[in-house]
Amino acid sequence: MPRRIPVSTTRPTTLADIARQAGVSVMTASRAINGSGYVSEDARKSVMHAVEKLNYRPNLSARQLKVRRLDAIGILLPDIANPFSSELVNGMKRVLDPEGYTVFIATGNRSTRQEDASLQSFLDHRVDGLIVATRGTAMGDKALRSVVQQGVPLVTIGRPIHFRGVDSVTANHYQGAFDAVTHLIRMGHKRIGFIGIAPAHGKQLRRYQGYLNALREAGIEPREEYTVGPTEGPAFATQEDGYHGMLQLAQLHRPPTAIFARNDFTAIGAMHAAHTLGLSIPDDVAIAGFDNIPLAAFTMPPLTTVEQPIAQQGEEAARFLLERIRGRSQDRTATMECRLIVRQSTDLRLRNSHR
Amino acid sequence: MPRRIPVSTTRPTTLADIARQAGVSVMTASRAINGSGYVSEDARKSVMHAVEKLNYRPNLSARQLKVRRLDAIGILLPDIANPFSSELVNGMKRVLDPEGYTVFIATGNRSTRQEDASLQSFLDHRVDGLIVATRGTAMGDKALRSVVQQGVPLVTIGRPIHFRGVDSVTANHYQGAFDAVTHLIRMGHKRIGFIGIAPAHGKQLRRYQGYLNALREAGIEPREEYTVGPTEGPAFATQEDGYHGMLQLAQLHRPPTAIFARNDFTAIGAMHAAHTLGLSIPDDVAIAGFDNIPLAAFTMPPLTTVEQPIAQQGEEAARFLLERIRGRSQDRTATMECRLIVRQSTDLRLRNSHR
DNA sequence: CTGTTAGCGCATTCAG
DNA sequence: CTGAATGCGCTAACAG
Repeated sequence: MPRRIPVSTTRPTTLADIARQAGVSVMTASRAINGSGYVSEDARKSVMHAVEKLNYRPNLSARQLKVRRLDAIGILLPDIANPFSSELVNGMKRVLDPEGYTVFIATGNRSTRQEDASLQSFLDHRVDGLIVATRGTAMGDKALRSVVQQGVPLVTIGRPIHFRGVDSVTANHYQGAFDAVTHLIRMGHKRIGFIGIAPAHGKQLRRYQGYLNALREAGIEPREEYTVGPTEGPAFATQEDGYHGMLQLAQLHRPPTAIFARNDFTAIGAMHAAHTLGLSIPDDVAIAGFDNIPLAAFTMPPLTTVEQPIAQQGEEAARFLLERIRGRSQDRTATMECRLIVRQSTDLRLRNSHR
Repeated sequence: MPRRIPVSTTRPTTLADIARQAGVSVMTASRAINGSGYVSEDARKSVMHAVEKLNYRPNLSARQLKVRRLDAIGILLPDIANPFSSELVNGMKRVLDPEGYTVFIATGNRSTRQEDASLQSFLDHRVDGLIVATRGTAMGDKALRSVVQQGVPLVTIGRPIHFRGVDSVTANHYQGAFDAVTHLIRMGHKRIGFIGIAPAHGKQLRRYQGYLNALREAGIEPREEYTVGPTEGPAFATQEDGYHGMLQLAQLHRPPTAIFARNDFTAIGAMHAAHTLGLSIPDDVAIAGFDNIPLAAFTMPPLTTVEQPIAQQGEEAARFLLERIRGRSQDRTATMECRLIVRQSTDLRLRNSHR
């Protein structure tokens, strides 16, 4: 770690400054400011006046050293480029803010190394609790286990956890995918492709399992050549993946008549490829996505997709975390249901709709 | 602020624990761990061993109390739902990480109140510096001014600043918009609409000024009815705004033959409306956006747009901040050039391209 | 109601 | 090379 130079020459005002200015003891000033213990109206007033005048703000590091509480929660996100992260944070803040907790966000940028670094940083700052929404990896799990062992309250989102001491909330991705694919089958499709992951890596992907089982329950045996996608780890699938996946599937002898894409970005890439190939949607190929990103209602045609209750997951995770912080020790898990939203990319009969 | 209950029962290991375990004084342990001062190889080894064994991590709050430095930077973002925020953070981390700084992110959620709260929280935690990328508002400016007065190094991004003591970096939105509209004019358009802001609120919007001046320089007098958009403050314009804006413009007696949208989301909404109205793009109406979000290359047809160097802005801001932290006191400003990317939404002759 | 004492965990003195 | 004393800013605990 490189050398550093002192930050600032002007020291912020301290409680002692306030006490001096207000003509009371440091302790009285503290009490007045925190509203703890009894303080005479006179003393309170002059303290508050000094606070205003000197623009005083408590040094939270000092306070934390004493009370062993930072009143801050760390949130570890896979990245911040998508509406998912945003909604999640909104949900959390909705319950954390009123309780006086500050929320700090860090991202792992889909790199395990960065993820660990961010996590460690939160721990070093002694946050009061952690909400982790990054995708599961072996290395990540090890780090999380150590978090729990250190007694730091932890809640995960959208990530199956294999040890105790953790709460977790997730959406039922399996069911959502199952519903979407069942919808495609009901629309008459029998050859249904999946874009978003290489077949060999699909074991862990619940969306993919939902796809497979929907087919099987309908008596359709999944065909391996109908599954295309990135091979490198369980990464996020992008528009590019969708685009190239669609091109690849279209080259098959008997190409799929419907596509279930791992997420909306992938679906949009696939739609684009379909247009490029002169295929009309949904007549030549129906396409469904997952996540219901805001843009999904604005593609041409509007995209059938699965909506997961994102903000609610954030809220529930935050509630779980608060309970943990307050002493609950049993593990809790919440699974939220997803909702299929049918639009014209799979069903032409529908009216043009943005909902 | 509500009552809280102690966070954890198991105290993290402290330097004293390490010293005891290693059989040295606290000071020697500190020196060994921080690599400061002379420590015998023996002592160093046994300290390091104790660190491993007890899983020691320095308490940063305690350290910060002493050295008055947190080695952390606060980043205030308007929201985290878009690729812009993400790239910005990537750029910053690229320069801040190697210097040993941790980056914490907070969002204002496009609400001045939340923005102030997040800012205050960073200050209360005594971060070493602040990068603010939220949109400018009067109230926000007041808060920032006070930040500067407190001697906290501050850099803003994409936000004109009207007082001294601050560095700022921004893209040349004016020029980018000017180029885009000039391109539309060169493509033969004379009736060009702007979607994304109400005319009365456009004074502060450089993208809008670029639009106006490009028209004027080409000898085209801007027509007020060709500008449509949200009236409530200088908010972010969405797909919905684009959709409704396009519908509105299409109802005019002589509707525009080309649209310059405030950003890509707005442009995509406008494209959707055009499709709905049975207008073909770019034959009936050409559409250009701004930002070059990843999806812009995947719309139908691919969207002409303006790219701003986002990561570079993040990097430059971080560099400025480091210099400030290290003592530079002159103000610096950087303006980055934007780049027009012409795709089929304005020029059919182009090949289908994702670049 | 108010002040004094003590100590949170660490690093900067200053003596060995 | 090492250690003891000191204090960063704040608050819990105990006297007044």
